Amino acid sequence: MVAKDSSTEEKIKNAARHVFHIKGYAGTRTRDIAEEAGINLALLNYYFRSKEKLFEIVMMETLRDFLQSLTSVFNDMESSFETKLEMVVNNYITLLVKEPEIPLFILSELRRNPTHLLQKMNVKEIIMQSYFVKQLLEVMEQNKMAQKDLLHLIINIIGMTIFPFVAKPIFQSIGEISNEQFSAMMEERKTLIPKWIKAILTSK
Amino acid sequence: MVAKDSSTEEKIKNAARHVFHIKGYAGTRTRDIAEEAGINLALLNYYFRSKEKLFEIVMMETLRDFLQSLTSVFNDMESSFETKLEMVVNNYITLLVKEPEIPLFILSELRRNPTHLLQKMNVKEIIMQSYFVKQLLEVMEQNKMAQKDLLHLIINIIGMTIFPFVAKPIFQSIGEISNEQFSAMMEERKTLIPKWIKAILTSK
DNA sequence: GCTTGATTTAATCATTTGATTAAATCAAAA
DNA sequence: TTTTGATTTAATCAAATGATTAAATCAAGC
Repeated sequence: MVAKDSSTEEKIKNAARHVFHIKGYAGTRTRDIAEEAGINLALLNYYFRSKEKLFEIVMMETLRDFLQSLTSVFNDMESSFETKLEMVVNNYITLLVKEPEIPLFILSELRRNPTHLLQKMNVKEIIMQSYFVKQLLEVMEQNKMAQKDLLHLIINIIGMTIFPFVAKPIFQSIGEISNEQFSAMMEERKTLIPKWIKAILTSK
Repeated sequence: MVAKDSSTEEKIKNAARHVFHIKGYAGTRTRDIAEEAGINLALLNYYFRSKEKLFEIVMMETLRDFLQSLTSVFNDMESSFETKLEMVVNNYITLLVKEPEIPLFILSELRRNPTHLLQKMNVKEIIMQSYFVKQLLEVMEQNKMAQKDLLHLIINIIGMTIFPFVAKPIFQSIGEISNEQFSAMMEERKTLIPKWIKAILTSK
């Protein structure tokens, strides 16, 4: 018996994850995945039956990993709002510096597929009923901000954190920004984003 | 002679723009485009020679439209920094409320294609040597912000404006956000984003 | 009405690509 | 060594898809 990570099944799944993340569902050929995994096309179908099935697995696992950065922090009753904000931003940037293709992959593929995968995953409840949002609403109240701005704020937090990864190909195409420079910039944002959000909250 | 807009060539191009924007290059079949345009597949190739050529035209025109929102504002010598900021945000949101698929389309396709289309379009120079950035740097100096934060600020402006459109499919998939509600929210952001940016600039 | 060139179509081709099959290989147990 | 089941491969199939071709249709000018 071979170790889990190097088992053929795992090798194929990792290759699929890699190729799907970069090329998307439509742009990926099963032969690409087989080659990346160092195996034959038939074997891929032997293990996963079809491109579609393999994709679903990759998609589910990617979403799970991605949501993990939220759920692991959001409902801690001990930590302050500020701490949670720092931790969420930290978690996401750390994850995405390692796998920068994830956001564009998720956004593109969820768009293509009108399946209600996200509804099934209860993302809205995870966010809106979290202790984090409760604390955020308190801070907003203290600063006399309108409740309807809650959505704006959440978008800003997520956007400031994730958008740079979505636009990364653009930066690299436009300017002389290396992977290292980009990662360094994202490290800076770990502390900058919470500051900016606080500035927004206490302004007006 | 038929009017330009309803000419067959234009009909095909519009159909191509629509389908490519939604499904991307790999996900689009030339037959989809032909059907959308209400014409036959052969005619498409008669006019545009190949899927690739047709795509290039769509991509170029989409990028041109998109950059127009920047260039039309950036080098006006009369308007203040605040005014320019408002106008850029306004232009983008107005354009993207009409065509919300553009950002995800551009981001996905530029990623797929290592062509240096953007370099050719001189985007970096358009931005960095613009009068807008000069004014932005002055404001940063007044508020004793480090110059290296310029990139962060530009990302924040663009991100706050564009990210909601990129994530729109998610919102609609997660929650009960209608197209109208989304558009209304983006209208609010036309005035909110400049405020937030100012809050960030004057904080710390 | 006829001619001519532009426009449009149906039919077909060649390649790509997802999937299957039957056979070969290999490793472990008897 | 032989047997047995799991793993792997080469070969092939069928459908999808980009592209071409030759013929039909149509509109304008004579």
